[in-house]
Amino acid sequence: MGNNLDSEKVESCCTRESRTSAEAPLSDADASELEDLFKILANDTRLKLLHNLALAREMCVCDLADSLGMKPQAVSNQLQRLSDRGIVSTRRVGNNVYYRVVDTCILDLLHKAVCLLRDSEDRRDGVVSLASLNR
Amino acid sequence: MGNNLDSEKVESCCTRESRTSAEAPLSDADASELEDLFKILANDTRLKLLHNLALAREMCVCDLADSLGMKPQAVSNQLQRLSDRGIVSTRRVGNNVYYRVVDTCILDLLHKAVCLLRDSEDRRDGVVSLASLNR
DNA sequence: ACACAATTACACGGATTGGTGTAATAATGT
DNA sequence: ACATTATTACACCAATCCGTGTAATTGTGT
Repeated sequence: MGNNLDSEKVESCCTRESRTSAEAPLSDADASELEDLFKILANDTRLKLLHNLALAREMCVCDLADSLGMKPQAVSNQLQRLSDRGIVSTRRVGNNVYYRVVDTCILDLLHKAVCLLRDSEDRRDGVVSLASLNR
Repeated sequence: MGNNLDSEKVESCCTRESRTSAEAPLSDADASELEDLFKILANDTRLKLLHNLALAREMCVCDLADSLGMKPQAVSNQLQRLSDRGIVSTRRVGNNVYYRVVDTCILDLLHKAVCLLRDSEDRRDGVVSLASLNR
């Protein structure tokens, strides 16, 4: 298979979202899947790992551990969970195992979340937004 | 701006995101805040509550509890957590306390997440598993 | 004042989580 | 074969989470 690591296109997610799911029922199954999705992101270690992997293309466990100031076991634990969900994948080079993000849509969601945080920070700081004039 | 029948405008979030945060450092503080954000969404009860509140403008605790098939205490617990984060707000009418979503950006994020789930479902359905060839 | 309904406050118990420490596994070099 | 490094597997423990049950609080009606 063509393994060209040079095509870094991340904008292929939710392109046709439109308004379809605006009134989706959100069944129990969907709610459960959503819960799992958010759960995997609800940990600062995993968030940092994803972020580092998003910037550097590939990183091995020891480098990630060093970058986060954590022990390799702890990092490996979280990487394992990310791997189980299919978010990252591994490639072995000698003693080192290099991880990289394969589900780039996750990064898209993460990016959106960071954006929301900044928005709410702005709101707290008193930045006059258009919405505030609505009342 | 399109056709808004009920003046439901939710698209005021992350409008100017651009590429600024594409290489943001993601400090420990940011990671921690992100973790909290995802944590509040990492629960199916809260997800259902948010979804119901997104569809119906306002709902009281008992109706929400009835809708989810849960006891009012459990629902109230989760509503409280959503309220603490400023995601929902309350309005008292007699004995009833009506909740509604005020942080509509959260709904935006939720919508995005649903979208990603559908994408990955599509991917699973459409791609012949490589692992099956492994034996 | 009293009874009643809706909501909330609070402590409890079972379940999950995440880092740690130890040990096992895999790959390299001598 | 042996030592060394990198990664993983596993049991342990403290912390958190969430629904439950009980009790307290708030508002309504008589």
